[in-house]
Amino acid sequence: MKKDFSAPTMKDVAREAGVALGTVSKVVNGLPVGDSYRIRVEAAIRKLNYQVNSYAQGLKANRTYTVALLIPNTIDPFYASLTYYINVALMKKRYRMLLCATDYDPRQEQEYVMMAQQNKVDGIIGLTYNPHLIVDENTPFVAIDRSMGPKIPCVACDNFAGGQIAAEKLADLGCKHAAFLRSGSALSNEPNKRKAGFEAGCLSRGLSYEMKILNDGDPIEEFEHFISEHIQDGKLSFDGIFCVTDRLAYHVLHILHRFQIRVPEDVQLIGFDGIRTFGSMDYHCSTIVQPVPDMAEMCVDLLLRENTMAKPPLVCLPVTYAYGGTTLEEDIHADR
Amino acid sequence: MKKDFSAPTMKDVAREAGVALGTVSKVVNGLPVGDSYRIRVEAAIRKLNYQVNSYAQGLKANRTYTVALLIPNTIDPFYASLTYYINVALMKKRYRMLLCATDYDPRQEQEYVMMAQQNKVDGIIGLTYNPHLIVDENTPFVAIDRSMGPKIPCVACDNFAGGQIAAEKLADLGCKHAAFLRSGSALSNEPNKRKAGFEAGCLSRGLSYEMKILNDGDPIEEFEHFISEHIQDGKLSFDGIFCVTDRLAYHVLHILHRFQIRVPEDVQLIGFDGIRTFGSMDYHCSTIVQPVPDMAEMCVDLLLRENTMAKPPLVCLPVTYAYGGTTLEEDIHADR
DNA sequence: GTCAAAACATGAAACGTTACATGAAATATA
DNA sequence: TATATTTCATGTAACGTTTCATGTTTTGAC
Repeated sequence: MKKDFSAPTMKDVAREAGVALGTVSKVVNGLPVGDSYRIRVEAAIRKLNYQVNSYAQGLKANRTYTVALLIPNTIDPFYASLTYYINVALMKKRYRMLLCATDYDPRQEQEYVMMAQQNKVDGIIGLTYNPHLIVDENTPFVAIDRSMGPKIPCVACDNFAGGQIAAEKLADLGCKHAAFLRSGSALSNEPNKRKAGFEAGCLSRGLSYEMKILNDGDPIEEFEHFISEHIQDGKLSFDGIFCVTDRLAYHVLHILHRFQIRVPEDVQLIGFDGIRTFGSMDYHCSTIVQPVPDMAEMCVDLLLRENTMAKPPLVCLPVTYAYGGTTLEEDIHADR
Repeated sequence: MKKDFSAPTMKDVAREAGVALGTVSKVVNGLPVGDSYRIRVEAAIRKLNYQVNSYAQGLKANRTYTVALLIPNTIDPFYASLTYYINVALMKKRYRMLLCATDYDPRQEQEYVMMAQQNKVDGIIGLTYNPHLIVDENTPFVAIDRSMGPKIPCVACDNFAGGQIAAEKLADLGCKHAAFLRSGSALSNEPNKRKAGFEAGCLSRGLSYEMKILNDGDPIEEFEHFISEHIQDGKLSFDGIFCVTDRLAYHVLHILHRFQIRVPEDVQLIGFDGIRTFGSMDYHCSTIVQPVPDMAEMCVDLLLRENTMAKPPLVCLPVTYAYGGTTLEEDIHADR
């Protein structure tokens, strides 16, 4: 894949149109130029099929109009959705997006940050898991779901409120004793607030609960064990579950089915994130929905904001509860 | 987001080290330089925290080591997976990836191709839907799932074989009369081969079938209508379904449940793509699995291949059948 | 008809790199 | 020791833009 042909340059256009280099530059950039000149230059551009060379532009302007997105992968539906909406938000502002799938690898994360400093991108939006990530002072950076110090703005949903809403919802729907399930690998600190919120919600509604950490290695086995510990005569000792992610809820739901435990009749389940696998479809489970499009928009806004002083350290966006079939509720979707 | 500080340049390094500009360049690029010089230059680089400016490099070399991926979005799991694996394959070759979500918009698709010609990328990998897409002769392009003429290589899975396998599987599992469901918006031509393969498979196994096109606007309603037309005394007139995508199968499965039709007892269902929503989980349905990692690798290989002559017009990669609970089969997953 | 002022095209310099021709120093040959 | 040869740092010329000081032309005023 070698580019051995040489594209026409401004010089070629200038020669073709019989004008000076600077005049062509002005026409290309929409600056005022005499009409007779403009017409000739435009004709020459069309004739030669001229396109500006953006390296040269970048070299002069020290700007690429390119932003890097650091994200573990695009397969997880939550990351996939974020990626898409950030891409759209950047396009709207005429920025390009470099996708950097880090695979949760701190080494790769750091490598991409270095890349940004090599002027390959103007800024970075990052959902990273490297607690020691070093970000240069003059490289604009916006973090998602993870505070990285006072200098770096962080965009997150209101994780605390989400947990609280989940607890209150479960209580309001008749639950007496709930289980809070989370996975072990919560390296990011923001989602821990979900737990705090859930606890606060339980407290305010008088809902008792217990917490269980499911190891990422084999959450299935761990959850099976958890169930067998809490089952007696075919009845579970808890009647509500809050899973810290929809992903986990998805696992849990399968296992509950395997145990012939009915959802939501025997136990109600609420997840977190608001994943809908095939676009406009229903939610996998009742869930706390993160406002992904808003978060994306906010990340881009903050990153491109010129005034460094106007960058708040943490932007918290509101979450909503959505019914997804795993809670008792007026089944508003069934009659569609 | 302005970059107002000025990073150190090779000139600065040269001055600091007391050597010539060219010497610094050589050190940076790992070319042979006398040891005493190398040491001094390396020290200066560290001291000034020098990073090469890649615009300048790009301007000289006319290469960005960046590839654009044109894809409708990253939310659809199939696209999401393709995006991820292409990203990984490009990284392995030390290329960067510009993500361009086109939203099925031919105008945007064309715009991105233009961008590539502006030297912003070295080549394009595209899963596009614009039948009139104009691609410049000297812009390397690899198409996915869509033949775009003899000059442009296309990477696809063996759609024909996939359809055939699906038909044969249904027949082998006892189906007598099948339904072939596809969505209306199959603008790409490659997936049409799935139908041809299915027909061939039906023929060879003596399986009768009928075809139904479900409009993308409201596939649910259309399928409901289809079912009511084919149901008598609570019994369907067909006992096997082949859906042209897992996405469609996902819809269909929900509707079948709503109609209280048991899967796979009453009707068996096979999809296409091999989607697994949460990473390593089970398939949504029994399905024909596209070898996405291989396809990604192949796209990158073809794109970066220097020898234009060695680019075949169509690379067809093998598919496999995977059990996903919607067909009658030794239930190998249940005892896990 | 002359002069001042405004309007606007011009072309050189600079951005940071790489490549190449140059020349100086070190080594080998006679 | 003098010359031929190699080695290798040097510095300049591109790469294709943008910007800005310069110079030319046109317009308007007296």
